[in-house]
Amino acid sequence: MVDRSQRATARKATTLKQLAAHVGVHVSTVSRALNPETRNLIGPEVAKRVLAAANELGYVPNSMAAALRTGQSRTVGILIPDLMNPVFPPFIRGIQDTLDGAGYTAIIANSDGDKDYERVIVQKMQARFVAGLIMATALYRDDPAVGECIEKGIPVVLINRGVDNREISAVVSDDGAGIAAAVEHLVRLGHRRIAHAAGPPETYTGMMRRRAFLNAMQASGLPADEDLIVFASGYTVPAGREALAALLERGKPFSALIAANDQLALGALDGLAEAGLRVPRDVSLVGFNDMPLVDRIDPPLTTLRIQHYEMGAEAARILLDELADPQRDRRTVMLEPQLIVRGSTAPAT
Amino acid sequence: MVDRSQRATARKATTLKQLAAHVGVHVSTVSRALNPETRNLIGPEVAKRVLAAANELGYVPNSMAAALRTGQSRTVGILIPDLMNPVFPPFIRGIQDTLDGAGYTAIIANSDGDKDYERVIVQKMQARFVAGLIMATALYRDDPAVGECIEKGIPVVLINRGVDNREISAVVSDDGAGIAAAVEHLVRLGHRRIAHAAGPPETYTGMMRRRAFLNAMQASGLPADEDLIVFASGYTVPAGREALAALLERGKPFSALIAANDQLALGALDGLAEAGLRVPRDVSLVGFNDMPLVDRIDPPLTTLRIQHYEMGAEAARILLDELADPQRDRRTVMLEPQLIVRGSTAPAT
DNA sequence: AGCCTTTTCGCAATCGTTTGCACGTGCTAG
DNA sequence: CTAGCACGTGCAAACGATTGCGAAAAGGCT
Repeated sequence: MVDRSQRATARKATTLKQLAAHVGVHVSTVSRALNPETRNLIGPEVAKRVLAAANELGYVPNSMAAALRTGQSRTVGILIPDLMNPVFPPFIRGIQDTLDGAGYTAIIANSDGDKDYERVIVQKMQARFVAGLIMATALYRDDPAVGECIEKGIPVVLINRGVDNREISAVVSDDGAGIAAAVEHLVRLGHRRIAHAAGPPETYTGMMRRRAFLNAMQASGLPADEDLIVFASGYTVPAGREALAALLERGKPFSALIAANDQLALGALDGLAEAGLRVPRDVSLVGFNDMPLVDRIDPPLTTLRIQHYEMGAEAARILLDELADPQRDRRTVMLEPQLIVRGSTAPAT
Repeated sequence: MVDRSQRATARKATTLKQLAAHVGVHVSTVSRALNPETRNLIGPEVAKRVLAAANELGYVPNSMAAALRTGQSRTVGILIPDLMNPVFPPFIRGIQDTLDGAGYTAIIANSDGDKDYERVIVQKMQARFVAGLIMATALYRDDPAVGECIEKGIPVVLINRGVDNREISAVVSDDGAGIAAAVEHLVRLGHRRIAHAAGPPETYTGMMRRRAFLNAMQASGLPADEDLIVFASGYTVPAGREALAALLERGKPFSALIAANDQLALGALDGLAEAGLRVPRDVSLVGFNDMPLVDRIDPPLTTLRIQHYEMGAEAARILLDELADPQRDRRTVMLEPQLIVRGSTAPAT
């Protein structure tokens, strides 16, 4: 038999008042003694007694009360499309670890790509007093959620996506350099007819990488044929398969394909197999993101590795900076992706 | 030039008081009108006016204040070892989606397997007024964090791990049935000398699956040779490689290996390759978890799929139930894993 | 010794909500 | 016709921490 009465009464949680009574001073004194910023206002001997008592009684401050009083919850919100997409956990760890060091806590919300729901989330976040927001949602322009934040004056840092105006900080990876490296790699292998499976046109990465592809092709003196670019309907494996089918449908020959994303690359891989084309013998394939385990699939995927964790950490640092000084200039930092050459790319035949 | 003064002043956030002034009634009336539970105490016409005004002014309640007053934050904490381990995101999504429906929010913390830090996390959670905790950390017994929770009367639900006593609810997958299915599958393929790469002995899953392995072998009338069981030092790929090396060191022949985890299986795959053994020709291999992309590696991994998302959802449901009625009996629910047969298992030669 | 500065601490208001209680209507029933 | 009841609303006290202000004590200076 479990002792339920005890279980029910166990809820204690020492408060400032109790601590004050225990030490024999006023609550305000205890409060100041506990806060390193204000501790110098208190006599060293009293401060020591307070600290000791706090430690003894296992005092943990009630952050709700503090947040209510100060209007600062030491909480930031993270908004992503879907936690189960393996791209996001490293972002989040980077953010969390950095935030932790500054005494902040993150709350994470998934939007599943639903624009309207994103706004709802922002409101919920606001109700929870978030000091700021880090958004890794994919939309490019016309994003109501960021509009809501700007309007309400909530600091926002974008991650893995930019935005039109310069009112918002962002940390992105250098898609231009990444795609250029991929194109260069393929060109060096002798490929000339290179296709691109682009991400959805309404996404930031979709547009950026497509533009980067066109630029890189041009820089290499290759024809940047629009017919060799297909837009995927989403960043998923099935979308990649469909995109490849559409590409084949056009009848334009190509010996290499750069996908805007590893998932698209995997879908393309399936589509190529269905069409009787082997990778890399018939078509070389390069992805983007270096997801876990793509180094162990058959064939191992050549791809662009993004510094996911570091991007998250940087985004958090920027947000903390802007929280400390709201006047600070907004900035966009770019991190270099790295081309990881594996078995899915080979010399053109 | 950005208008910084506006940015600074934009922080408005309508409060109950402002709403009350706008409608011309007392704050308490507004509060009651807004709460569906108490709305019937208010005249229907007034209630309608309040609702309209709330909508118009975009009122969102300050959850900090509400939490402070009621002592209920509608927040639950999730404690996991590491978000970047692909096992956990589905758990978390399951939890979040279920919690969302009940108006709860989750805050996630990573312990990185550090026992002491886990306690710190529990304290931080407590300071944030969490109504309960869901813990997916791996430890079996002697876990200080759950002790802390029981002591403080914080409701806890364990996920993917059990605990000695019956004071805590848990949702786990049926390791016994899962391992039995794997053994049966291998036996049917003609294997008789089956080895097991067990998880660390201090983990719940490590112990359970090892015991399940012994039981299943016995049930199949096969020798359950302790020499064919190696403990890995962690649930990682390198640990799997080392475990396999240790197993080979013993010199006992085996034609099949069941790993306690997909990561261990991948490490074992590496180790086997190094030793010049091919999978599945020389050794059949089965993993546990069905991580993303293990269906696309070479060879595709036969593994046990556990219902990650559903387990998370169930854990959240249980916690919500216990929050609603603390007297409710604790329970342990078991979900069936499913054997997914792929290319890494083949008939014994 | 008297005055002024500094240090150390207490007082009390405040953040925005919730909720037990009391007060005032209008109504029904006896 | 009035006692009594239900209903709708206002009043005010919490919840626990922070902080400007003022007061007392301590110390330094001429």
